[in-house]
Amino acid sequence: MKKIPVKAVHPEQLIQDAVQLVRSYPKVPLTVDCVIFGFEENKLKILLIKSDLALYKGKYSLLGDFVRDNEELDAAAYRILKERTGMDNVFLDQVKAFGSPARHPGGRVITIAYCSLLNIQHHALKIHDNELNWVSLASLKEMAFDHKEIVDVCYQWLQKRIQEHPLGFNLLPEKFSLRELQNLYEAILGITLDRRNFRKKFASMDLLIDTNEMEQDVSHRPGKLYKFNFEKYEKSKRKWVGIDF
Amino acid sequence: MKKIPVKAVHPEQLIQDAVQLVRSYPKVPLTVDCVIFGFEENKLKILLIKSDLALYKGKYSLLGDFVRDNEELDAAAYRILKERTGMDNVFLDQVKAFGSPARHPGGRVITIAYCSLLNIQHHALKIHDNELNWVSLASLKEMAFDHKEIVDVCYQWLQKRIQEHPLGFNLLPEKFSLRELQNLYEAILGITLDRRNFRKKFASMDLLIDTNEMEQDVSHRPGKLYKFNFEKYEKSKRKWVGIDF
DNA sequence: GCAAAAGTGTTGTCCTTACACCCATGC
DNA sequence: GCATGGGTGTAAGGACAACACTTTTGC
Repeated sequence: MKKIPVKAVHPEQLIQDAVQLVRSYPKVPLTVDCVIFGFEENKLKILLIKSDLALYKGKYSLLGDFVRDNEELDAAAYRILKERTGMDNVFLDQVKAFGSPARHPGGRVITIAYCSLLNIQHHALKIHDNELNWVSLASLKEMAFDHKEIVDVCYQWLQKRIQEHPLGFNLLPEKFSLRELQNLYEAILGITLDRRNFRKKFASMDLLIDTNEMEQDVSHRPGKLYKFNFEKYEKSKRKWVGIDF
Repeated sequence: MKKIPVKAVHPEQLIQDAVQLVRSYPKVPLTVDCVIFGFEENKLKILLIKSDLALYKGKYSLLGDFVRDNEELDAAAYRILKERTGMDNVFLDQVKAFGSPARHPGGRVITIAYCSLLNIQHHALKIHDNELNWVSLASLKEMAFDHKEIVDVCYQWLQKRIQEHPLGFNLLPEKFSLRELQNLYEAILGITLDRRNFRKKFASMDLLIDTNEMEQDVSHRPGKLYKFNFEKYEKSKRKWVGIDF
């Protein structure tokens, strides 16, 4: 390794006052927006409100809020989930930051998009301010701000992630049939899957617990109900699996 | 679908003045930090400077800067790359936002981490302020701020991405031997690969162009030199490839 | 008994892995 | 001629994809 003459950092050039340095930076408003996925009627849905900005009257908007002073980003996202759905202990993951200068009509606002997956049945919505409701992803066209773009990015993120990790179980009831599970995968990936191969796949993973219960109130032969074995699934990262460009 | 009584958004409640709304949000300083990967001497390296904060004297720091007013996040990252390396048209991807309240000693600063891959040979570093230099990832222990955590996240991101997309070519010279390519993958993934299978794999992908040139100045049988066929690689997203938990 | 979905195995193909020998060049 | 890495093929095993019939339940 050849030595290159460098301009070193001399002690007298060091910045002593970090607070003053940070004070000199431009500041921007920072928000968190949650893309909350649910699954109902064999459709992937998102929890949305109607925008309360006159400019976006009638348009759907993500659940978001500004990040408070001294609040972790993740904590802000969990707070929004808790405030809106009453749930904690839900799946949550940061997806991407959006910061186009013109993405908000009120001036520049940076937002960090979070994805959350939750089971619609597990709780009735307690609050219905701003027409909070589950909206089918397929029917979702226009949205306020750049929220449609954020939803698209999160949906692609979900499609990818669900093939690598068993996220889907967060969207289902504790006990579910294999048909429900397959419907979920088909809805998220937008494809149809072979039933036998699908069942074989999950059987071979050995991550489903047979509850010895059956579906109730179905107008056909009832299927077995399973639980996901969260304990057994202690993440095993994949190694060299080839390059699937 | 059952109808639920909702608190609707009434026209008189709509917010007319978006600017005023945004003005009421708390504001935070926003920076971009670039994790710039390079490959040299069969080692994965990162382009770093020495921190100029007295608190972190002698410690390595990522290349970062605050995001300017009306500057896109991506643009800020490209600007930093350009200022520090003189290069544009390099690979760049947003990885994650870091926003712990205490991550910066001067007060809360949000940073968006970007990953960049570039070929060390393609340019000599023009500027050596703050001892700008390539540092081997393996030897990197302590860093200023939470930059080690950021590096770790970006490295994991790289390991994953390089198995799904042909990113590695950004780290190599335009013309390279298969051995160099394999060394790169082995260095990034931290594993050894079977030479025959590795070559078969890339041969079957049919994305390498034989330049009909050979290595020069090697003390053994010279290998063929290839170029990556960027044109042919118009991304083909993978479909249902099973669930590899 | 009919509709609707549950449940179940086999086969062919492809991909991945493991593995060993000769070749070209510099010294 | 020796050291170093270049270059090549094959066989076995595992994963995936395609495919049809019988069973159970509600009505």
